[in-house]
Amino acid sequence: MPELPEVETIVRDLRPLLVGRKFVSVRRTSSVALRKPWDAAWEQILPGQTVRAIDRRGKWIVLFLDGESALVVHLGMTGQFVVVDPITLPESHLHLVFDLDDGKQLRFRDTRRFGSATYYATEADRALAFEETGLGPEPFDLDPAAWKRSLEATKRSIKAVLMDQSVVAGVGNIYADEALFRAGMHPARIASTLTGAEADRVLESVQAVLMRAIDARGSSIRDYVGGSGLRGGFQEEFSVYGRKGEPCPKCQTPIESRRQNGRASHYCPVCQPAPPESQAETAEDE
DNA sequence: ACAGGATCCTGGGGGC
DNA sequence: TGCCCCCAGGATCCTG
Repeated sequence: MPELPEVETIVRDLRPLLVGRKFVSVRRTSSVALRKPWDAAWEQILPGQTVRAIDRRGKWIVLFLDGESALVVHLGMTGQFVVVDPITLPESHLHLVFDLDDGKQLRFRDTRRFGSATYYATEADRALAFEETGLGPEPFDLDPAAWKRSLEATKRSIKAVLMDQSVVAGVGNIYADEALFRAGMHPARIASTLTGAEADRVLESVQAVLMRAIDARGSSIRDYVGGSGLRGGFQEEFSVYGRKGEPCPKCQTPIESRRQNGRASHYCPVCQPAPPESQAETAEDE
């Protein structure tokens, strides 16, 4: 669920609620495994530590704690990371509860358990973890020349490259589709066939779509809520994502959907003309 | 070497 | 109403 705009919204929501707060107690409230193992020792290490800052890196949330230590959270598809009043009844699939020194409670909830929370004692450990996962530059910092080099170097589709976290961090299925629509670029175009102008246009579109989505507090399709429990609003502005069969906002042609790399790609067949290399195939979902 | 598929999970929706 | 199949915002491992 959460891509860059959702994670950014959560971080902005949590910042005034968490910075300066101290963990009073920390406990697991489920016994099922998360994507990365939770170490019970952290329940002794975290209490007493203060949240010094909170930031986002790609789709990762980083709580900077005492010294060099940090708690790094990924929300997977269905994760929620929310500050609530402790009297709020425990939700289903609640995995972690952090009691704060102001009487509030930080909760990590994740239905499908593709998310994780990991404690790193040193900055080097944390940096290594990001390095090992192959975390690339933020989309707003991405050098256009480096972006073009990434496109030239691969036979993958532009959609696959956009969603590759090592090329650009934070873009997922929704915003890849929305950005490609804005750029007038078919998702199956082979990245290395893009002209310089097309590469620029795609990067600019990614940045514009992400910024607009952040302004709208992200997209709530099902599970996503911000750090204070509020839903996002960008789902009301989708041009193509989840709109198969509905009219293209520019030309009224019905939006199409096709499976690509195991994910659905939504696009307008007129505004995003099919590349020659895929015109031969007829692999469209009806 | 690299690209794409399978896999990890649960719940909701559509079809029958 | 109920069951079964498919689908979902992600990342990683395995295979060809």
